[in-house]
This record gives sequence, structure tokens and C-alpha cells, in this order.
Amino acid sequence: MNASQFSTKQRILGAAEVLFARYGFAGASLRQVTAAANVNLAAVNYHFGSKENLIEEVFRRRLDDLNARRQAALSKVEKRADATLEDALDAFIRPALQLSLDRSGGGAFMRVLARAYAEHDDRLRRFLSDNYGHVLREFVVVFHHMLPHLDKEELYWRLDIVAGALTYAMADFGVIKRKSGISEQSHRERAAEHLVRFAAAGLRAP
Amino acid sequence: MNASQFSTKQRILGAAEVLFARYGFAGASLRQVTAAANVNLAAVNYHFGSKENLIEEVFRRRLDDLNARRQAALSKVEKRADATLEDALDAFIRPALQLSLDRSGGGAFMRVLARAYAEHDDRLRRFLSDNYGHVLREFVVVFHHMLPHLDKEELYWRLDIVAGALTYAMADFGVIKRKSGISEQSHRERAAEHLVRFAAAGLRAP
DNA sequence: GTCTATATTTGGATAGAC
DNA sequence: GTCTATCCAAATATAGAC
Repeated sequence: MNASQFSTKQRILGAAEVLFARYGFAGASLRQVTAAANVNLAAVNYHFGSKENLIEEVFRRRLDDLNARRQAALSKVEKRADATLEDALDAFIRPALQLSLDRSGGGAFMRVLARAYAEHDDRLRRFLSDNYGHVLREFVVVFHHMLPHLDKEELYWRLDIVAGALTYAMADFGVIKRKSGISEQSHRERAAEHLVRFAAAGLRAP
Repeated sequence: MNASQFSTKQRILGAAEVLFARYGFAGASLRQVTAAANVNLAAVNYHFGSKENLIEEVFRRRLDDLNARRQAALSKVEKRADATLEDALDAFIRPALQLSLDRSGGGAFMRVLARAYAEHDDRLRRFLSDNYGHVLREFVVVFHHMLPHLDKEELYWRLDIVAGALTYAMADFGVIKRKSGISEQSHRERAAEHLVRFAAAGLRAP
């Protein structure tokens, strides 16, 4: 039986994403996941082999896309001679925003990503570094050109702060209570706008 | 039998803090905790009643102190007419830094705190808001005086970003690889210095 | 307060029929 | 590919002796 237009594999990935966001990797059981996906318990091991592999696939599905979008946005910035610092920040932040606004689970994924940072698990970190590392280094080169007053170590520190604030904002950690009249979408859009302004000022500081 | 100078209760709290930081609330079992604390498995339920209560006590032990230090630091800032924005930020950030440098588990606690943000659990959030809320509002008043060009909503957004970056930095989420020659202590101290500079610039932005 | 022993539940994983 | 049934390990919690 099949209660949706999506394949068993996709339904498992979607349900896992939501439940990992809500309860964490250890806190969400495969029984919860398969029940939410409306598939049989044994399907996880059949399609993914283990819970660990399922977790990695949840990341891969989104990160491939996020990386591609960031890289494309950065390429445009690199080709424009008059690009501003805000443009470069936007190339980094907007793809994450778009992903978080994806109707089918993007918001949940940003919370999963934040959990991955909290897990100091080496295997996960290596996996993320393999996926993120390359693109991040390209961003560093561009920021380095735009901020010649910062040496490399100083620049790394500040970009790390930006990444932290971005993760925090997109994962909705904050205490800012979303007003009842405002949708989650526009709430995140505002967060991104504030973040670009704030980060630009922080990066330009002497 | 007692392998340490601390009481059973204190040993459980210390071990729980370290293991919750490393494996999360769901990921660390009471068996791991009691083994690390060198106490009997049944001791947790005897002293705390349940795992949930143990988690809250782990927070309470540190947050009472953190709040008191922040409040004291802020009072000093309020009494000085020439206090700068950096001073106010320092009153917020330095107590967290000091806590994270506490030899007996402070670093682990900052990671536990970061995990609490990742858990969107309502009970935990209410608990943290009860402990943090009051002091945070006092900080908002002071920042509001120092940054009259920001309206209240704008100020809230920016302080939320600062809190996010602080949590992220103190919990060691970042990709910045601590150089082998540098101790965890001076690594965190640098993180705090960078953060104060960055946040001051971000808050002053138009 | 601390221990052993155990009740009870829940978890990940698999075997084997269909 | 999907199902039922089940194995086995690990979890929280408690009962009752000391």
C-alpha cells in the first residue's frame, strides 16, 4: 500500500528529517520514522542498511543542492567587478534561506543541520566537511579579496561567527517570538535580511 | 564506596553534564552516567526521581551562577556614565566565557546549553526562559539606551544574533581548528574577544 | 543511602514467507 | 520490495535487602 505520490525511500527520508529535527538522531526511533512515513519497519534496513546510513542520506539529499546553489551564486559575484560585501554574504546566506523555505521539509532540515553541529560526532563532521569544505574555501578567497584589512586568521574567526549566527537564525533557535500575524516564511526572510546587515558590519570592523 | 571528595549527587551531576554534552540527552543513558560517576545505577532515581529531573538540575546548578555574574557585571556598567557598548557586551559575554573555562565541567556545560537550544522541547525552553528571561530583559534596557538609533524590534533581532553567535562560539561548534599549541582556554578567550568586536560593529550598524 | 536483582519497555536489526 | 514475526541488546524504573 502506498499513501502518497512519493516512493518508499523518499517518504522515509522526509519523515526522518522531520523527526530528527524534533527529537534528535538518538531521540527519534526507526519505529517512529517508519510509522510517520507509513511504511513497514523493515523498510529502513532494506533501503538504507542502518540508521547511521539513513542519517547520512538525509544530509546528502539537501546538501548537494545547497552547495550547488551557493557555488552558482558565488560565481556570479566573482564575475562582477562592482560586487559588494553584501552581495557575497547574500550568496552564502540566501541559498540557506531558500532551502529553509522549501515547502517540503526544508525548515526541518535546517534544524537537523544545527543538531549536527551540536553532535560533536567525528563521523558526521567529516561527512559535512567533505560536502561543505570545498565551497567554503571558495567563499574565503572571495571574502579575502573584499576585506584586505583582515589577515587570514582574523577572517576565519569572523566567518565562523557568521556561520554560527546563520545556523542559529535558520534553525529558529532564537527567543524572538514570531508574531502570530507573520508567517514562518517572512519570519525567516527578515532573519536573513537582519543577518546580512549585521554580518557585513561585523566583517568590516577594523 | 566513594572514589572522590564529592557527594554522590554532585558526582552524578558532573558525569551527566559531560555525557549529555557528548551524546545528547537521549543519547547518554543513565547507565553510562552512573558508571562514569562511579555510583550505583539506582542512585539517579533515588536522588533525582527521573532522568528528566536530572537534566533540569544539570542546568540549574550552572545557570543560577551565570545569571548572578551577568547581573553583577551589568550593574557595574549601569553605574558608570562613560560605559561603552563594548563594556555592556562584555558584561554579557564574559560570564559565559568564565563559566566555559571553569575547570570542573564548565566547557561541557556550554555544549549542553547549545543542545538545549537545538531541542525545541517546550518544557526545557520554559525552564530556560524562567532562568534567563529576567536578566536578558535588563540587558535589553541597557542596550536600548546605548543604541538609540535602533527601535525595539531591530534591537531584539540583533541581540538574538549575538546570543546565537555566542552560543555557537562557546560550544565550539565552529570549523576553526584549534591549533595544537593552543590550550582550550586561550582558544575560548580569543573567541570571546573576536565576538565582542564583531558584535559591537554589528550592533552599531545603521 | 546504597546495593542487587529484576520488572517492563523500547530500540535496532534480521529471517523468511510472500 | 514489502510484510510478519522475532531475536537480542539496551534502556528506564522500581522493589526490597542491607
